[in-house]
Amino acid sequence: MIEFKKKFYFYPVKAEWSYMKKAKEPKEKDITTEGKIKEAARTVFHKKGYAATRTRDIAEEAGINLALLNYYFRSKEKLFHIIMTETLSGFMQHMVVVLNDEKTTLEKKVELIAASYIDLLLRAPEVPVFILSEIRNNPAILMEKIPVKQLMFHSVFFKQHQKAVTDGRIKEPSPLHFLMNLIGLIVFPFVASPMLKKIGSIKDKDFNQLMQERKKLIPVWIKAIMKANAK
Amino acid sequence: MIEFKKKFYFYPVKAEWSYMKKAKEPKEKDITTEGKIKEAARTVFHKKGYAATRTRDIAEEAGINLALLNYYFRSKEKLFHIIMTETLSGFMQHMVVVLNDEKTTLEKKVELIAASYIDLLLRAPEVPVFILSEIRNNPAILMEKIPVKQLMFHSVFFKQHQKAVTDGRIKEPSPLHFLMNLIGLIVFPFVASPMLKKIGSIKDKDFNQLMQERKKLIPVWIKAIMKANAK
DNA sequence: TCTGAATTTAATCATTTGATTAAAATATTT
DNA sequence: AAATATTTTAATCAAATGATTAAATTCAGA
Repeated sequence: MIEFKKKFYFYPVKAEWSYMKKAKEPKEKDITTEGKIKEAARTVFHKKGYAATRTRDIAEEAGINLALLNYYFRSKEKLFHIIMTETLSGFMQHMVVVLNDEKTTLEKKVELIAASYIDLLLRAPEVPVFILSEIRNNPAILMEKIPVKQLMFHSVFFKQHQKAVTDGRIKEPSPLHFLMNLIGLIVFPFVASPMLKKIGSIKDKDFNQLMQERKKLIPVWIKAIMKANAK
Repeated sequence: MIEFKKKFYFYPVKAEWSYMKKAKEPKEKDITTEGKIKEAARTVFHKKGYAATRTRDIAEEAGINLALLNYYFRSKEKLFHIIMTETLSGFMQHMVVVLNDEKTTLEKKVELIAASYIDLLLRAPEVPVFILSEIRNNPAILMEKIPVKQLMFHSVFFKQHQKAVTDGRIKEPSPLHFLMNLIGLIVFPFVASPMLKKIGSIKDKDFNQLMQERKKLIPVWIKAIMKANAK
């Protein structure tokens, strides 16, 4: 902390530094320099990942001088941390809200999650690979920020699932299989889309069409899976 | 090409340079220096990806001098290319063979693929994220090496799927949905495993257990999906 | 064992890259 | 308008990193 002061005493004092700020919602059409840098960082980090990203890439994408990036965000790492936190929480938020809704049934939750996530992913298709590959390099990122564990096991979803199992409406008792299947069916096409587009020679428009179909199909498939009996 | 000669005229002439060699199967317990470097490169690249990997990391992992790496493989990029090619073809091979078997039914193919891929992934769980994140940075890698497209659309699997659709045994006509579902159900838990292990506080042993269960469950679920009707 | 080829090493280079500095330009306040 | 604070720039630094060189060592065959 002393080092902090020593290192930056020559900088002007500002009420609220970017790297101290709480993450805030990105959709404010921020045209301040700081906002431009953050948007550029989001774009480049999401596309290339932390290690392959050069701070110069971000500066160029933002149309600013490289020094400005360090002026506003102190370091590549701090800037990345902000982007990662926002990306992760943005991605989890939907899920957690839906999973904890008291009013909706399990079946309805599946419909809501499928539709809202597919829409979300169509807008930001690079996000899943970004998250998964960055977590590989630093699994601690997760723990650090999000208390997903209790949100999951104390969720309304979890209780509804247990109930459905005891009622016999779901044959496979593990909620983890259920979640893996649901999220997998939703997310996997997006992480595999570069392969799909090559292998299946799918154009972007066709891919979108397929994903639109899956909004309806996944809930149907999940219901079929629920009833399926392995024995 | 002239530059090539000029740059390396001082190197001893060798019959077959590593970077010229065809990819060969990795399981030969290669204890030559060249083999050690390749094994180390595979380990480090798979774990950290191209951009985050330092050639010094590979050298250290292999227990050799950094210069040796360049002596045997010319450059980081060439070494990476070898690893990527081997990894990709190793990953596709299983699939292509099974999909083109004349003797097995569609249902049997699903069982075979689920079981063999889950076993494969339990041995090399980092491979899917490695492939997917590297393809993101360079989608051309795929095209370059593997003629998957025709292998897919002229496969026995593809014809069997079409037949099953016209026979009414499969409700959703798109073979792409079928493949996305199958591969997604198999692969997704592995790419998401760091999250699962945090969120679900799953130990490695529990994860293995879950994956063993999925060998049996996925074929059952896929059959249920086949019968499920959206209308 | 001798000789040339193959392998390995230590030292070093050149470039890239994240970060910093000090000064210039711009905006804000008095 | 003058003074002060904030933002932006160009120049530069230091460390990291991929690559190269030349010399030393080991190995294979005559």
